[in-house]
Amino acid sequence: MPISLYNSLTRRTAPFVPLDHERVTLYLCGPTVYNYVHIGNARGPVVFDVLVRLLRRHYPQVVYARNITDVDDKINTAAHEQGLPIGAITDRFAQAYRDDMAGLGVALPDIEPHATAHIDQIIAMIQKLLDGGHAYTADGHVLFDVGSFPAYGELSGRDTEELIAGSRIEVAVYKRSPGDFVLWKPSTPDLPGWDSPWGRGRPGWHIECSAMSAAHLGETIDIHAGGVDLLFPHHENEIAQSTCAHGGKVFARWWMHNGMLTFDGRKMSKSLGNVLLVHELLQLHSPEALRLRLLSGHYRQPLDWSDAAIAQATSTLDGWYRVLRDLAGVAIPAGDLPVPERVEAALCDDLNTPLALAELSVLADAARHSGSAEAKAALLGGGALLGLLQQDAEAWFRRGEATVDAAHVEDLLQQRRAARAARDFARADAIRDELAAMNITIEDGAQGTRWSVGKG
RNA sequence: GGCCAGGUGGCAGAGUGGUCAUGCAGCGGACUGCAAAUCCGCGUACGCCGGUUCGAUUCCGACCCUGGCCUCCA
Repeated sequence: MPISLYNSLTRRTAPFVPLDHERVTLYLCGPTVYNYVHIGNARGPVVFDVLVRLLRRHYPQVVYARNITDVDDKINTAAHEQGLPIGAITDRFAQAYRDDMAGLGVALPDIEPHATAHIDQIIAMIQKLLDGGHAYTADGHVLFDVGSFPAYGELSGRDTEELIAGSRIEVAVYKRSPGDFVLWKPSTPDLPGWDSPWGRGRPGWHIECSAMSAAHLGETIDIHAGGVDLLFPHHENEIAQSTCAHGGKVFARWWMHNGMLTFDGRKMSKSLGNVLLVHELLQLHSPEALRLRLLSGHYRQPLDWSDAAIAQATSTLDGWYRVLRDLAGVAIPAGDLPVPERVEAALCDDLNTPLALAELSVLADAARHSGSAEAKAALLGGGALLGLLQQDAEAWFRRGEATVDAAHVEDLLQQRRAARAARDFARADAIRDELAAMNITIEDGAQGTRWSVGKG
């Protein structure tokens, strides 16, 4: 089944064909590690995690890189404010990021390059740009000369003239043109810096991704992904740098951009202050429900975040896990799970995760009705492609059990059983109310009474 | 102001030129001691105004509204 993907560069959806069928390359702009990430920051990693799962089914090797930006002025500020060494800040939040992503079921990328480990490559790339006449030095800085790259603006649909004419950027005096951006900037002794042909300094943000991408994935990569807010100027600048440094070679053949997460109707962003941190949400909600919510809209559309939406995702998972719990005793064939065609077809159509989730509901119905091993395997297989339904069903309903005294629950259930046998329903209902007060939900079924933590 | 997305039933959210999205919630019924779960059934959704068409939510145009980018940002 061919994969079709929307390409931001051409602004249309087209069949995805990698440069090398044996080795598909994908790069996602990762975090700048100076703070915890918010749930909006997690949308791209989750969405492209699904893309990687899909690609791995179609190609023998997928090389997926997601960088860590560990040199940046925001990091310097955070370190200064907290009185900590730079490395303490970056190590701490890089690890927090990995933990957060793991919590959301995001597989580790194949490569997690750190900017500070690629200073040599960055310097070499800047030197190439200088040699090629695409950059210039001014006032201790090295700047990219936007005028030297006629295709500048192609990705974001801006032309250079307009950019300059309508610019609201406060233009540094040393820039030849307002659109020029920093490749290298000088560092004072108190700031992190590396020796370079232009003196001790540090790289600009944009050049890091270009250098790391080339170092690990090659000069031309198949897919470059990120949030749509990075489209300009970050990705535009990456194209300019990489293309000019590599003799005009195409940098990324496909550009994919996820839409923004909104909260209270506005983009969730640190600068607006309306953020919900992933590591806090993971404490409050089922991680899987958070992931489901992030996948419940098409990745290119905006997605609104709310407690109601999380509750809805949780209810949906309750229903699916209920089916799996009822089929706990049904053994499925060993080996790889089958991937239902309709789920895969939805994802192959520009990663239509909402449609794939609708198919999952159909599969859940089918499994509930047939109770067959095949139907159960299909539900699990479809879930696996989306990174869902991979935990034990009983565990889903007993999540948070650590806060519950299971023995006490069983004891109460035993008492209720006796009361019901004696047709003392008032007593039985009183026990049920008592359990409900403990956040325990019970269900009387053919095979006895089940209990769950929460609303399950 | 420029560029780019989008406005679908109570909510979430796909999709399509002409009988179905799907889920969550709700309502009615069955079942159950009662619940829950499950099963059956229900709600005449496509921003507004024109146009094209036998027929438009779907195509075209205008308009209104919302969001994103243009500055750090996933």
